[in-house]
Amino acid sequence: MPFYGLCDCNNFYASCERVFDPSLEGRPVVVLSNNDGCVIARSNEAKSLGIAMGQPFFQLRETIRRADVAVFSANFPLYGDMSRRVMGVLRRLVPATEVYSIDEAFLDFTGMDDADFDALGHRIARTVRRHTGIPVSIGIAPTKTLAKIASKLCKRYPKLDGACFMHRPEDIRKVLGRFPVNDVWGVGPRWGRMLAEQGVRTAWDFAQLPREWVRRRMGVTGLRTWCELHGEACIGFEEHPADRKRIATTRTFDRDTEDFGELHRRIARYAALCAAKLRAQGSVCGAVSVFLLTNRFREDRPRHYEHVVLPLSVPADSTLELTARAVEGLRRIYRRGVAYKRAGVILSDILPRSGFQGDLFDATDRAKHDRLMAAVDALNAAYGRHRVVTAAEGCGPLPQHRDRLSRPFTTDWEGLLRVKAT
DNA sequence: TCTGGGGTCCTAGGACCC
DNA sequence: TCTGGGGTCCTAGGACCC
Repeated sequence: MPFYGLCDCNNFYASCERVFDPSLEGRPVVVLSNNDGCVIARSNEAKSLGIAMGQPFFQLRETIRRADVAVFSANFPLYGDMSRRVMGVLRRLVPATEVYSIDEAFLDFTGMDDADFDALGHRIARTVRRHTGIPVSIGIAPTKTLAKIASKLCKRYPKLDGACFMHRPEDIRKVLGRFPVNDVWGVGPRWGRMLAEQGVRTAWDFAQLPREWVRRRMGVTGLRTWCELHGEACIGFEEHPADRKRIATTRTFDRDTEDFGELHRRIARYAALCAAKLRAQGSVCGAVSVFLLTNRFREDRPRHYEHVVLPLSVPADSTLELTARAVEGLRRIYRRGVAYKRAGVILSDILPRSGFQGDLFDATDRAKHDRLMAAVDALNAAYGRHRVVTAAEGCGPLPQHRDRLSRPFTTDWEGLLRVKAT
């Protein structure tokens, strides 16, 4: 029988911070979102304190003082780099991997069909930990959905020691009977509530529902999950995930602003970030959208959502072209006297760069843009993000609260740890 | 005072065409 | 007293993921 593996990094962002400061071991750690707004990662100790995912930081000040919680502003370049290291180790240990998110990868064992999967899982977990410092949970099972459950068991039961091979039908049945249906991959809050109303509490209860009922109430997606729980693999392994169909850069600001100049710099910066992501996957886009939003938590003022989609006559990937369109969009939707709290740029109608039909008449311009962008991308890769920017972005960083940022330990020479021998 | 960001797929309904 | 029907494309909204 073929098996799927899942490697999930435990409390990933919090664990990344811990790698570079071992004094955090045993201490509650939380990582905050952009502008230090809310909690996006928690160590086990922080979870035990009742700190919730997404909880606003300002509600936690008392807990943080009382329990001596270590708090960090999100350091995404660091987490991205640590992720690449983890994925690199995995790639050396199994025939193929599918990077599913920054902290998860599915593992394909084709060709290792007679392996001792229990021992293999433990070896992978130990090796990743030793080579990167990141603790992981490995689940191995007949389907992806079951592998997810197996990996969650590792977190629940430390005795499993980081790996769980779940394959005997009687074991699977026992596990599902104690596994809350809301924690199953593919069952979100809505369906969780709907199922609870039907008296469905565990994954096993769900698997016992009639197939047709699931198909009718939860569509093909819900049915897929149901089949996967029955051990029928419906979600295949994809070693090379498809290109993104939408690329977005959106931010909530540190405060409300009416200042057109600031919005202009922000939109230009977001457009440049989107364009760089677009080129990184080797695509061009056919449309640029821009939106502005007011603070959704303010009851005392009318809400505004301004947005516009601007098609491009010829698909493009140049920061200069996309920025010009995004700024044009901003001019169209901006309303004087409205204080905005959030804005974003979204690229859509994405095509492979190699496949699209260019415009014969501006081939020269295009070649020039291509050379310029290649140079800009190379410089920013070598010397750090935003070293070369468009004039529209302005100089210096955009306003942002990040009071508790750790150092760029692995992505900048200045950030390297200094070790003193005594 | 303070409340994240970036994605995917599915489905229903309307527009449009023959 | 009658108001076709089926296919396709697009969009908005709803569900999910990390």
